[in-house]
Amino acid sequence: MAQDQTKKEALFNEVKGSLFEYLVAKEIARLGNEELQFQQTLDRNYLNVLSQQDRMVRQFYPEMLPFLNQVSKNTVARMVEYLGKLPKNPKVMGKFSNSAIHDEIHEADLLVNHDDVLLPVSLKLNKKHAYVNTKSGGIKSFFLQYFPFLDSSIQEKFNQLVDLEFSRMAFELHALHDLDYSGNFGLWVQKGFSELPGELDQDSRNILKSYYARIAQEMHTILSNAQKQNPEAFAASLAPLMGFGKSEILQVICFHEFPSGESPDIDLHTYSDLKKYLSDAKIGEFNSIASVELDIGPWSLHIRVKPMNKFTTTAIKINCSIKVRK
DNA sequence: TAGAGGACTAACATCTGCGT
DNA sequence: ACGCAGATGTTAGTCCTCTA
Repeated sequence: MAQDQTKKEALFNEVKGSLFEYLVAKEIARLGNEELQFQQTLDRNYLNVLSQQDRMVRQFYPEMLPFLNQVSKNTVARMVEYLGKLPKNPKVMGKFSNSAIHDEIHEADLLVNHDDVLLPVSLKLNKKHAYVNTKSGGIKSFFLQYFPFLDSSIQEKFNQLVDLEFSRMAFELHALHDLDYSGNFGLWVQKGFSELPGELDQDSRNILKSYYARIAQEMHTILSNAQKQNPEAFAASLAPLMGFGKSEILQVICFHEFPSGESPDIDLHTYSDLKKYLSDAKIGEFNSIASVELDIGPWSLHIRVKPMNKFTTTAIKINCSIKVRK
């Protein structure tokens, strides 16, 4: 029973975002009497994926469909209210859509015509009260990618630290369980220990967490120095971390409470809402956890060190998520 | 095919306001 | 004052995709 629920949730997570995007686009088209054109913009492969997802949901989680339909309608209504009129010619930017446009506006899920200009829309369907995930980048290229004004040696040294701390963590874990550390987790796995962070015993977990924290600490130092040395460039670098890789993006977040019947809260943000706060972003004090928090006006940005999945490789990522205080 | 990168959110702790 | 429930905040998790 409990397992059943877990599976359902996994399914929910997997398909809801994708179906949501499609349904929002379709609703815009429907209201504008351009459903036929809309259907023609859809890629064949994309349609296949969609219909598979749709079938899966109907079979295993039928109560999800009315929910998705409802929040899609709510979201479109809110967008129309915000924009002052119905946007035209919606296009979903699913994985299989036209890649030429795709490159230009990779962050957007939806492209619409508004006042005769193309408006990229980033759509999120998010649980109420939860942080909104914006970016999730690999640790070995994080500074290069998002803080390009920094010297590349900063990334290099950081990567060395990551590798070093990984070895230390691995060594400590093996020592704790009286295992010889041969340089990899082969023996660990052989002895039946888990490679998933969530399945570790308390002591092992603490070793793992302090490893993340040590990396987060270095990240904190790098970010603080970056802000001190080049405040303007630092401020400019924050926007992409918060989902505004392009300034034209309209960010639409639908906060839901599924499966409770509560109506969703829909937030809309633009780069210009954010811009005025960027220059006085405050980096929170390091707290010996795996994340660093930044206050940017009413926004809170969490930059967090986390494993990809298994912790037994050096593959770590940096996850960014935001929340707006109201 | 393994590792690097990416997109999602849940679970638990801690506060807070209310009825007694 | 006190204990509870719901709200809010903090920390932690999984699965997917692309590519060398």
